[in-house]
Amino acid sequence: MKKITIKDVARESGVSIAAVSYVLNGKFNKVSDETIRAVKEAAENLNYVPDFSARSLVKNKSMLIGVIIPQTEENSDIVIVNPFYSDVLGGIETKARENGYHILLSRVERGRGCFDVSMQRNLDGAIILGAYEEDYCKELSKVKMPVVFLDSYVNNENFYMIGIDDLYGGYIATKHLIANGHEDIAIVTGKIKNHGVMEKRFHGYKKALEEAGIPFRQEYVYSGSVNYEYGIAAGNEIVNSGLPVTAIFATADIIAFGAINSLKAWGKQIPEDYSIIGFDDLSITRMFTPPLTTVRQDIAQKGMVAADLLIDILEGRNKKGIKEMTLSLNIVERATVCQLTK
Amino acid sequence: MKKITIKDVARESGVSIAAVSYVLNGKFNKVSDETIRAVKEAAENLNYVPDFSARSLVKNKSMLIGVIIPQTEENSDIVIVNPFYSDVLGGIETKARENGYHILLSRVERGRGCFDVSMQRNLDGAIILGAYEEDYCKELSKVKMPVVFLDSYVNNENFYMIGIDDLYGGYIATKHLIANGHEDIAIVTGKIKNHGVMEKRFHGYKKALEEAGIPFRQEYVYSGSVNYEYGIAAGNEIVNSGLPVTAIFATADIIAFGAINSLKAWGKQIPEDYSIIGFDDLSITRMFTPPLTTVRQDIAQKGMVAADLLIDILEGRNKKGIKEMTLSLNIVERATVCQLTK
DNA sequence: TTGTAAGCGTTATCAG
DNA sequence: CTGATAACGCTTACAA
Repeated sequence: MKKITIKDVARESGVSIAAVSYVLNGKFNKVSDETIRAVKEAAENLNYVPDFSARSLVKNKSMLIGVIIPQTEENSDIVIVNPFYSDVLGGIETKARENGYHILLSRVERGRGCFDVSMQRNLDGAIILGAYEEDYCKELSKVKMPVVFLDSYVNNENFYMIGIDDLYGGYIATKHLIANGHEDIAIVTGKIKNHGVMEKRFHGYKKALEEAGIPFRQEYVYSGSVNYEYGIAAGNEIVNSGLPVTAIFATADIIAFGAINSLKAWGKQIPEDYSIIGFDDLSITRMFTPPLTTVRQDIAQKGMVAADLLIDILEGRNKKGIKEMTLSLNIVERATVCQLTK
Repeated sequence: MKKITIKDVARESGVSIAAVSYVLNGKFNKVSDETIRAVKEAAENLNYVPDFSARSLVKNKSMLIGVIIPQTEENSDIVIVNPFYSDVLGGIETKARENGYHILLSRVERGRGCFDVSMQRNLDGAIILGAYEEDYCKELSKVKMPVVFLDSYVNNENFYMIGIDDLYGGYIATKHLIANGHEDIAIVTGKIKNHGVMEKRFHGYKKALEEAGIPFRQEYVYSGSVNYEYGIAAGNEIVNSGLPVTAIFATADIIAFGAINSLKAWGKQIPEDYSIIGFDDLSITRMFTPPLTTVRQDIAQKGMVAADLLIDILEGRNKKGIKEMTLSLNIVERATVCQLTK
């Protein structure tokens, strides 16, 4: 069965290919009602489906949005382990589909990856998930397409950003612990990079401490990777450190899960022995025991907002010239933080 | 900055565009070493990146693989809630990237969805995740591209299948419970459709029962959706049923999580009051408490195998003419099943 | 209102 | 070995 083209539709409906194109593109002011009807009928009958490659070639618009998951050292796993990605991906896909765009999913290593894929595919735009790296920006600024960064603090005129107030998040998390009487609060976090999300949350932690007059102790900082395994490792370290830690701020739920499980494995009670607060409120958090107290951000919502913004830009609807959006955050109290009793 | 085309490279290197194309496509037998060098250098200098749309147009090959997540009633969530999808997606993406393909992610409702996207984008092939529907097959058989189904029992010559032996899985799961002395075994499962995965697991359950001489009881069948919420609902029902259930076979881990949590909420002990075995061994299972005994399948592996098979077909490497692959299954014993003591 | 024809960036055919 | 040139399917001036 050979491909049905616009030509076939033209022949079938007895008009020129130009007329067909007009009808198919809704340029109704250029054609008669009669033509419209005929073309529509023929297209329907023949099961005509436009070829996006051809369209992309001439219009230089692909209706494709790249979703790029940077491949970092900490994130080199075969599977997209962090459920954060699937939550956000769902949000992006939903909005893209609603607007007739498709999603091109691609993990890329540092280097030319981003640039190449965007050029090859004539991507209309891209959304980059977390894990900001200087390299990505440099290569991406050579591309003319709009790029929305999620959870990255990039200092670049060409880019858009969707994020949360990470400093504030770290701040309220820590404050919540302090309000419950804790002073020996460890922080377990991913690698603290300059201008990174983790750094902001860390600063929030320090700020809350300072404000409460609690001295910051470097020994209370556990910094590794944003994954379950590191949470476990950190939990072990804390137990064996001999430090009088009573509470832990995990800068990601997934780390909190690891920490809690390792603590439990040492026979510790949560929250009696250690109060713990996480960050993200992943969709799988509701399945976890004990119910995790955490700083909630609406992750799927974040994906939707990112896609909406990108599409608005693409369609020239970003009238307000938004370059940056910050989504709200709130603490959801469940069962892993309790009042410190001495 | 305007687009660098093959023409620019030709001009820069002082040869014809045809020669450039030859070099870029590795047809070295048609050009001199001198030309090769010149072209490569020019391409490098100009940062030339081939345009896949143009290539796709003439070669009728897009280097795009569609990953289709059917949108069913039970699966209509905004987010791709079932972590199963992200696990498998990671596997697919890995293999695709290794082979120079990109992934087009698309959820589709019943109807023309699949067909349209595959035609529009000139997809080279597609992988369809679970949730078999008669509709999909019908529309897809009109497309000439190879399609690999994951976890679907399709009876159609044109398609390929990657799956597991679901009947066997249901069988060993139930047998494991029986071996631990249980006879009053409930099954909590997604909707049991003809030729569906859930039906097979259900048959496995019945077979194990029969083999052990335990009468099948319809009251022990809880059938709903494959999600956490249904697990909770079923757990509640079981507790309130007054039935002497001592063990539960949940046909998906995610259901098991819900069931366990609702059971715990009723003050029940797992596994003392209820032994539970799941199915899948999701990557998040290791984070769950208590550690879930389950029928393990390697989900990321499944994604990789599917992508490998599809790509082999696309590149004419499926010499053995494989149409169907069944991956292995095994029980991993953790802590949610115990010997029944009366 | 309609149709003709010139591209869009590639590849592939076929003479030189 | 090399280079015009005709496709591929579509959009869009421009003419009719």
